[in-house]
Formats: sequence, C-alpha cells, structure tokens
Amino acid sequence: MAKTTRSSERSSQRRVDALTRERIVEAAIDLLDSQGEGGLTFRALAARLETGHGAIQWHIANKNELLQAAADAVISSAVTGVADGVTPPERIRGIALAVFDAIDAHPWVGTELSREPWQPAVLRIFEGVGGQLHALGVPQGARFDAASTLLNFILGLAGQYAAGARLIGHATDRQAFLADLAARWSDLDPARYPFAHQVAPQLRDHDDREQFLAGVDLILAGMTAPGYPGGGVPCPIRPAEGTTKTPDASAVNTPSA
Amino acid sequence: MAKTTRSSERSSQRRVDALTRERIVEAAIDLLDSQGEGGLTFRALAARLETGHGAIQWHIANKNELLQAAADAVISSAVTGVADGVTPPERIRGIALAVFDAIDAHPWVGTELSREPWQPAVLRIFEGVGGQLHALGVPQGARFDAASTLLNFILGLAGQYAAGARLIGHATDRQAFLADLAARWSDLDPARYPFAHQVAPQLRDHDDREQFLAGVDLILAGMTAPGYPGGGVPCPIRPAEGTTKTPDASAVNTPSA
DNA sequence: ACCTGAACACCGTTCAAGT
DNA sequence: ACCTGAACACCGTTCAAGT
Repeated sequence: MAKTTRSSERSSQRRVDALTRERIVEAAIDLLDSQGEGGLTFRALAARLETGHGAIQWHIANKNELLQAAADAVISSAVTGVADGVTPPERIRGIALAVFDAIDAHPWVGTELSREPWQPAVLRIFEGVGGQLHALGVPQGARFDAASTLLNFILGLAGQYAAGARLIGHATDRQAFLADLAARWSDLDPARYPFAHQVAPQLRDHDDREQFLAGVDLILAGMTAPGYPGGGVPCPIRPAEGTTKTPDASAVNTPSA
Repeated sequence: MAKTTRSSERSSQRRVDALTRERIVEAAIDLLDSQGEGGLTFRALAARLETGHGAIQWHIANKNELLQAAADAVISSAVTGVADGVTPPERIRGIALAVFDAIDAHPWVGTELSREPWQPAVLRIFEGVGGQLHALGVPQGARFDAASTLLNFILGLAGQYAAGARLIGHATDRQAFLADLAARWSDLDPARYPFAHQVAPQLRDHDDREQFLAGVDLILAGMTAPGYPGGGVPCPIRPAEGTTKTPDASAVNTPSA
C-alpha cells in the first residue's frame, strides 16, 4: 500500500491548498451562495483563492464550464440523498423536491439549469425521473415524452423560482413581493385579464413548494389517466403490489420492438 | 377632426424617423433575430438607429426593460393570432403552439421568458391558458396550480429550446446536434444511466414540436384524471356540449368563498 | 424635452513570460 | 506542468453638456 500511494504522497507534499479543479468549484459555490449570481467572476474567485485569475483558467476553460460543474455538484449531492426503495411516484416526488430544495438553497442553480440544455446536472434529473416510468406503468413508446414533460416542468419552475430569488432578497421579502404582485394582478383590467385578476388572492398566499408538488402530482395523474397512452390500465398512481420493485437494468433495457 | 389631431400633426412634422420607443423595440427585435442573443447591445442599436447610445437610454431605462418589451411584442402578436371559438383544450393547445412557434422563430424570446418571472409576456401566456380552465372543468381551488403547471412546462421548454438554438445554428445542424447528443447518451454507462441510455435512439429522431404537444396533452389529461382535484367528474378532455362557451368575466369573477 | 459622446467601472478571455 | 499578470476587446450605465 505504501508503494501504491506514491503519487498521492507526492501531491500531498505540495502546498496543502494546491489549486485543484475541486477546490475551484467549491470556492465558486461559496461565492455564488454568498454574493449571488453576479458575484462569481474569475477575478473574485482568484482573490478568494489567493492566486491570479489566469491560474484558474488553466484548470477550467471558461465560465460556462465552471457554472456547469458547480450546478452538477449541488444537484448530484441533492439527488443522491433521495430515499430509495419507495414506490415510483414517491421516488419521482422525492427527486423533484430534492431539486426544488437545492434551488431554494442555491437559487443560482435554477438559473444555470434553465440556461444550458443537457448539461450533466440536467441529465441526472432526467435519469432520476425517467428511470421510474417503467415501473409506473408508462409504456415504452411514451416514456421519453413523459420524462421530458416532467423535466421541462421542473426546469421551468427552476428558472422562475431562481428569478424570483434574484429579485428579492430572501424569506421575509417574499411576503411583500407576492403581496405587491398580487395587488398588481388585482388591478388588472378584468375584461382583458379575468383569470389573473381572479387568482390574485391565491397568488398572494400560495406556497411555491406546495404548488410545485401539485404540478408534479398533476403530471403523474396524467400519466395514468384514460386517454393518455398507457393510461386507463388498472394502474392508478400507486402501482399494484408486487410491481413496485425497481426493475434491474437488463429488464429496463429490453428492446421493445 | 382637424383640430383633435393637432398634437399628432405636430409630431409628424418632426424628422420622419424620430426616435420612439416603438422604433427602438422594433430595431431591437431585428437585431436579436439577425445577430442572435449577443447581438443586442446599446452600441449596436445606436449604430443601426443612427444615434448615440445615450439617446436610446433616455427612452428605455435599461437593457432588461428593452428585452421585456421586445419579448412582449413577439408573444403578444403570437397569442393574439390564436383561433377563438374552439374548445378549451384546443385553445390551450393553440396558445401553447403559438408560443412554441414564436420561440422557434425568435429563440431569444425563450431565453427572455425563462429569465424573468411575471413579465408582461409571461402574464399573457398565463392568462391565455388559465382562462380556459373553468370551461375545462377544473374546479376553482385547483385552477391556479393547474395554470402554473402548464406555464412552467411551457417556460421550461422555452428555455431549453432557446438554449439549443443558441448552441446550434439552425435546422440542418439540428440533425447533427441530436445525433451527437444521442450518441453520447448511448455511450453512457447503462448501470448508472439506464433510462438515458435506453431512450437515446428516440432522442435522435424526435420532433421537438410534437414532444411539446405531447407534454401539453399529458398535463391536460392529468387535469381530468381520477385522483386529481376535480378529476373523475363525468367530464373528459372535451367538456359536455353547452359548457364550452367561455363564461363572461362577471361569472368567472364570482367569489368562491 | 430630447440628444450627444466621453468617462466609469466593470467583464471574460488571451497569452507571452516566468518557475 | 502549473502559475503570473498585463493587455485586449468588449460590456451596461452614468452624466455633464449641448440644442
């Protein structure tokens, strides 16, 4: 063992705070959390890591790569923590809520997710929800569309929620922000905006997290509804006992043709 | 009439190409369409309008306001063109597709919609879909959540689709882009990413517009599914005859308490 | 009221030069 | 291989000064 760790020994003989990709991403997350989305610049990052900004760009090519790496670190740890061994709809809800809570804690993640398609973090979410559709009873031909629907809903909320957080500071300001927005909706011409005018009171008092979960449930309900492909089968939101076990990879990958 | 048009006569006596908010927004849209999202700068706009960039910022305070105005102009004209007098689900589909097509023609609109919550353009979409929910049979208490779900789905796709368009040039490149992405999904470790690995072929051949419509239909199906509030009532996607007329504003605004 | 253009305070990225 | 720091080519925004 002493022999095999030669290279890691050598790296540990450098300055303890050697500049690594990992440390850069970590510092970027700290900076984004504490200073907001505008707070991440190569110069600020360089100051925090006590180096030049050119040094950072030797490890990470550009800002896009840095943001994707930071978002993936947050989403990866959020999705990994979701309880396993529950029913498929429960797992989908769990993943969705984990993403929501991650964005709530790190609003810049929401901006980043909705900014770049199919970045690693987005793929994780797609896989997380898509992997449950087989066990949920959605037929092979409809799974891609169904997963895409859930993903786009999650990303849509991610963007909106992040934008809201960007606008207001946090928590307490939210009440005032919603009250102000609800007042503006209430003042809208009922002839031109009857719906917005009508739901203004609900806007003021609603809980984003609950509304998000309601959206997930609505889409889950649609997947098993009569009229949707694969819907109408004797499989309500909760699958029949005995089918809740997550199928192994080989079963999932059985070609459908 | 000659007397009442005095002020408009006076303004028409100015240079024909007087700098107005309208002309600025129009030029901004042209610039965004032709040069892409990065093409809109106050300097480029000033050059095109043959003035200084300070002059523009006298009419429009900042870039955010300019982008919102441009997006609203596009969405407004798109939503206005949707056929009236059809069934509620048909109208929701029509509005959703109008938004999709507008983003397809002006990808920067997708970026802008997903960037800022409750800007005028977003409110138009929200009203457009939300206004159909009553006639669709969604009970009062569930309408806000339902409209929000549809809206977030649309905005999620808006952001992703715009990001895709930002990445690739247009049309023909799309085939290559999807083929490349599908190949990468296919190469993913089936043990870690079974779902993405499995749907890779579908990703390569899918049509974004059809998938978008499938998502709208899935959510519509959920609204009338058993298990969802108001679902299970004898009201399939198409409401019973005689209830399809859009209720007038006073009926819609009846307080529910 | 409307427009000008210089000045300010930033950005991300590049790159020759060092160790 | 890894890091430095100056230089480049931009931004949006502000603002005293004009007409």
